[in-house]
Amino acid sequence: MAGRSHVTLEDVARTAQVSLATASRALNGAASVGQELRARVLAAAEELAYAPNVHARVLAGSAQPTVGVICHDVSDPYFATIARGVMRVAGQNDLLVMLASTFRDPAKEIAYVSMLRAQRASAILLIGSAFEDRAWERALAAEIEPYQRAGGQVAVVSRHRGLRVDSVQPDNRAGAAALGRALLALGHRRFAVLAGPRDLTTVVDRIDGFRDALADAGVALAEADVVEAGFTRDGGHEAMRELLARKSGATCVFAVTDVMAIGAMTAARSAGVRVPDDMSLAGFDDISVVRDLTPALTTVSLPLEELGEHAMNLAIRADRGKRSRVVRVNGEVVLRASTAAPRH
Amino acid sequence: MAGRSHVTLEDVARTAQVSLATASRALNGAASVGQELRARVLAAAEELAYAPNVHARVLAGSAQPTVGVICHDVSDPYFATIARGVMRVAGQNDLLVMLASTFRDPAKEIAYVSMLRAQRASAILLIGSAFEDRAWERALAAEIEPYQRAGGQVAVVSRHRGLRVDSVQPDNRAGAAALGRALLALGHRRFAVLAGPRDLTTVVDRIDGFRDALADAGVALAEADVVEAGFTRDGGHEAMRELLARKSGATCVFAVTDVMAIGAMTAARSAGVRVPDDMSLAGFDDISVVRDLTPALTTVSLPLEELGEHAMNLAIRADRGKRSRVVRVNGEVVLRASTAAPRH
DNA sequence: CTGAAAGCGCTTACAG
DNA sequence: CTGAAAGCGCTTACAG
Repeated sequence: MAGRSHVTLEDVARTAQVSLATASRALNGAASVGQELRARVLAAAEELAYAPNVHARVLAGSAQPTVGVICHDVSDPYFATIARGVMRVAGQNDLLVMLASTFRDPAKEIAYVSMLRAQRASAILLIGSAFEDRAWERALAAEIEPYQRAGGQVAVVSRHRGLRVDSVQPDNRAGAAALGRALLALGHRRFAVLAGPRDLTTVVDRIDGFRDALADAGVALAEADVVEAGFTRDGGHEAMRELLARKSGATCVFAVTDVMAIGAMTAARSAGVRVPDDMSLAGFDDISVVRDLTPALTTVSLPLEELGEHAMNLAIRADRGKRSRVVRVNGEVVLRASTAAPRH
Repeated sequence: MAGRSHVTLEDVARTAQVSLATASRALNGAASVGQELRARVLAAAEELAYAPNVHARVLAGSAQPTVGVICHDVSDPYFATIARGVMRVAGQNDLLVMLASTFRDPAKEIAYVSMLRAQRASAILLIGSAFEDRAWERALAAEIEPYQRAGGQVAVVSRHRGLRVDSVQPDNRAGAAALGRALLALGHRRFAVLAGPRDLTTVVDRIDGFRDALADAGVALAEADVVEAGFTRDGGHEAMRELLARKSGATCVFAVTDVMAIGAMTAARSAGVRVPDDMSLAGFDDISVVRDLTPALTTVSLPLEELGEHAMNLAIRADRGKRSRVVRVNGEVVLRASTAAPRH
């Protein structure tokens, strides 16, 4: 911070007429300081509006009360909700959270980890799907491993191959498969998928789980029925337009995230396609706003805030054991008005 | 951070066979270091996976590259979108953002400012409406003022009375008034307002602006037609249920935020009240998802990301002048399908 | 261009 | 219970 000087512990000590050591102890609540002196120190600190310098504190050996959280985009409801869970637990433990958005730039993710290492953050949380890219994985590991070696805690939400870290893993495959079975049970036989980029593990897992469930029922999902677009609301909108242009004949569409499904639903409406009358639509995640859509969205419900809480708890309750811990979280299919039996 | 020791500059210097000073200069890109030595230092740092200790750096006089952002709740789309703007500008300037959620606890807001002071954050951004509470205002000022005196930058989004800080001010009053006029022009004469807690300045300003516009047209807004509830989606839901139970006779409802309007719309639907056929509904903010509602929501559009960008820019481009700067941002009424002329 | 040394603001053995 | 002093890991005048 540029600018004029701060009030220091020395100022407080001088004002209270005690030594630096005593001032430090009084402020940190050491039991060994006498009533009289403690009162003087507290009064002086108050009077001078003293704010201890965390940098000096950490450098002198105190624990650093900050944790870093890296996600793709804070404004995405999926991340925002997970972040909410993270911050609640952090707040309960008097931890300050540094939140970074990578905007899906792999290089930025690495740069942030590096900055958090430099900060000596006590823990780093990586929220969101990894990139399927060997070089990137190695570069990330090159930051993470020295950090862990120096005692840093790392936890991730969603899979991160090639990293020995504690993780919270939503079972994307099983959730998507369960959704597939539920949609089959409704009577659908012609499906399409609106997907995000295939270099995200989450995308791949959800497509695979869905495809497998269909295959088990003897229903094929052709490559032509998978439309790839951005992992955003606008991506979903675009993908749905593309799908409709292809005249795929699908009676039921699975968007791999709710956020994409929201865009898809609006695109369908704009094109005069009624959901679910003309076409059923389902998403994944159960972000809170999907209850308020018309029709309300069928989806696979993930306990998003809990995901964040679990991750933060893994990081806080460090386990010095050898193996990395995994918290598996299951999704639950929630059928709402956006899906119905196909018309004949 | 607990645990084993970190690689330090001294390790790098020893490995590169240079002095501490030279290692430091080489790593910080000082032009004065010779090619040969610079290369050795860089190689050593790379080999040892050296991450400089920010705390030591800041203590020794470097600028601290972190800014603190305090908002009510990251998972609220209004804040999340503003935060997105903040983080974009921060990212462009190689600043790390520490984001805190107060969950609307005034005491927590003060505690966070205090922690950010201790961190020597180069700037603090306060996003969101202030609390109308004298004691709280004083306590906040008691943290903010010493921070500024020591050179810290502060910027706020939305009004913060009693603080001499740079600010970005959405014109809530004028926006609500413009909305009121637009709804009057549609032919409505009986209005109701779904409001958040009155101790938030944003709530008061929006109600007042709306009420004034109606008054100018000779239309009264009775206190009984203002329903107060939580400043959330569920608050909006509850407020609408309450309003319908009161059988107010309003043909048009203004929810003071889009988030509340979303809950209100679902409540109306559940009660069999059709929007806009039976009742028009409007919000405020223009968070992105309101385009995807059915019907799409009429609202006052605020350039949310820009709000965040402006705030961050104010904080970065410090102006050592006497007066605090104000960036005023106007809202624009956007009429969508959720409002229509009243039926007779 | 390079290095030895002081200093940033704390905490914490070590004495007393 | 209290204090003098070392040390945390850097940066930056100050010499050379």
